[in-house]
Amino acid sequence: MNKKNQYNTRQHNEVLEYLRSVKGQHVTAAEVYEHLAGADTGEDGGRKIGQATVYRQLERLVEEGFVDKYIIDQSTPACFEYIDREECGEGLCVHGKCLKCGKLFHLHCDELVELREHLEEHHGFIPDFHHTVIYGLCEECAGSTEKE
Amino acid sequence: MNKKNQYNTRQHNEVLEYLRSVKGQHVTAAEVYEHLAGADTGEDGGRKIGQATVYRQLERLVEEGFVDKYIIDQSTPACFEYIDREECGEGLCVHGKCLKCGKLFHLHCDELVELREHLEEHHGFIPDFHHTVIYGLCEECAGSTEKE
DNA sequence: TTGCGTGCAAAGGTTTTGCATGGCA
DNA sequence: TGCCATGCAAAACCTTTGCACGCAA
Repeated sequence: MNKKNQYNTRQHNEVLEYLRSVKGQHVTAAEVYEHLAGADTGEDGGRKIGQATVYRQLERLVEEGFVDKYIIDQSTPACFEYIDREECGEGLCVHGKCLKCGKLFHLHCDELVELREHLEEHHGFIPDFHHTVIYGLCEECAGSTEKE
Repeated sequence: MNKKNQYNTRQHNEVLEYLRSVKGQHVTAAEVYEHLAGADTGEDGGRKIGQATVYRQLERLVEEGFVDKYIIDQSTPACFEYIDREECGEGLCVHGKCLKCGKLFHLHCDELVELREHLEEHHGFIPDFHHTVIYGLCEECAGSTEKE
């Protein structure tokens, strides 16, 4: 039915490989583009990639479930991250974003399982923590009371 | 120290009043602008407001804590909503966003208090649910297994 | 050979910024 | 009167789209 995403192209693999190589980090489309368009991968000899292709491949990888996309702020580019299925179990991993210093990090938390079950049973809502960013204050910023 | 936001201007009040009048709804900056720039408030006789002022006032209201801002998707305008402190207690209210139908709604949930305490004690992270959007599937969309 | 994927460039839409003027205190 | 807020327009920004060509199957 869907005729998209049937071809296994060099660009597709390169984007996925790059995201996999920086597993655990959040990268923007621009960073992927800069890295791949200017990189000498040795084997490929620094062949390039188009900016639009980066966006299209990122969207494809999200659809295929290899990559997660995070919207942090609409005046900030979206973040992408390879999904490590071994490290992050079923919904145990969320992203936390500090409202003060802007840091983005992982929260591995078993309590989320309970919250998910509660939301499903009592609110009829099935949360998808892979796509969720919880905002708040990180440890360092919570310590200092003064605003910058 | 901060010399901004000291004046009580007509535009400031109008933006706040409009958001208050649509309490519980999520409106975009464009909607605020369209409403206020074209509206006849009777008393004010349909005076206008600039687009940039809408953005500046919304930012100010967020800083002052009257309004929350929600980033849903970066190809979609940001949503603003008046904070009803009486209705939403201390962190008991989050926003849920359906990944399928796109609906945005409130989740009043006492379990969040436990999650917040857990995150604070065990992860050193103080969540701010006013700024958080939990993604997932709403009741209706969870029922149908087919993807659109 | 078929038709999807790519690349370039331009468009699209939201938000931000510069600067002169207006209005609050 | 001093200084912040406003308004207009243009800029800035990320992302998407159109179209011809290349390449996977």
